[in-house]
Amino acid sequence: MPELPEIETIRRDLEASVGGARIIRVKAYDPLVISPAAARRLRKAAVGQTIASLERCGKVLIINLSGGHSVLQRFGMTGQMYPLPASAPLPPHARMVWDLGDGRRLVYCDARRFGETMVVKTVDLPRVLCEECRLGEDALSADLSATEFRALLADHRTSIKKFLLDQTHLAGVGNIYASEILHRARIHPETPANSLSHEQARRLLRATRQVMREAVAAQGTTISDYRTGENLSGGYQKFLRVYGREGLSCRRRGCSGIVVRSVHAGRSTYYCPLCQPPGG
DNA sequence: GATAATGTTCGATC
DNA sequence: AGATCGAACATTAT
Repeated sequence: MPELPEIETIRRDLEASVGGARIIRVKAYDPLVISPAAARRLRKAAVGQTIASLERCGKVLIINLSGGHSVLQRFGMTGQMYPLPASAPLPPHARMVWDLGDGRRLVYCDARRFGETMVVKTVDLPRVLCEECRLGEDALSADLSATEFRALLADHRTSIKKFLLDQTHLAGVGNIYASEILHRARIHPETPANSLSHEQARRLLRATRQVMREAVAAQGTTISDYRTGENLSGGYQKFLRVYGREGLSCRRRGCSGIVVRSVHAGRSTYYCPLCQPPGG
């Protein structure tokens, strides 16, 4: 569920709510999400320390602890993370709980368990993100010119939709926003990445930044599972132009197209055949 | 019961 | 050798 705007929303919420809090106990309930070895390392690294700062790279949340370690949290499809009063019952699918020193606890919930918790030394972060997580530049903060972006595209003959989903090129775009970005840029999802013109690359880069920024401002998209760091629904689902809108009319002003859904690599893609003609 | 779901990885195949 | 594709992972909701 969570893509860059969702993780950024969680990051901001948690920074405000649990930034500076002390961790007094760590419980790990699921070896799929956090391996026994990682759980041991987490206890050693976290208990007695405080939450010093929160960062994000692509869809990975980075929790920096006092004492020199960082926790990397991937959210998979159904991950959620938010604080609760220690007196509240644990929500369903709680996979990890950090008891804080102030009568609250930070919980990570994940129904499908595609998420993963990793613990690394903070000094190793750049290497881990680049080499182990294989993340490209962050889609929101990447300092990238249209020319540089086109050079990136030129190396790949795969479709532009799959290129956008590949986190090694640009990190943070997932299946919802890939459709939204391509619609905004008026590019057909099957267009080979290396066939995009300079003008198309410019529109695509611009659309990527615009959609990421607007979705963060709306606190992400809640279709089913995603919750903010305050356990609330996001708001961007109200502004989606194509995703989930098969058979409905295109939301571009003056366009009379009907949104189409197609499936590639097992993922749904939504687009408007009028605004996004093949080869267009 | 069948299908699809916001993600990543791994093996097979080009 | 490197790129690319589809299946698999686990669970819930429609």
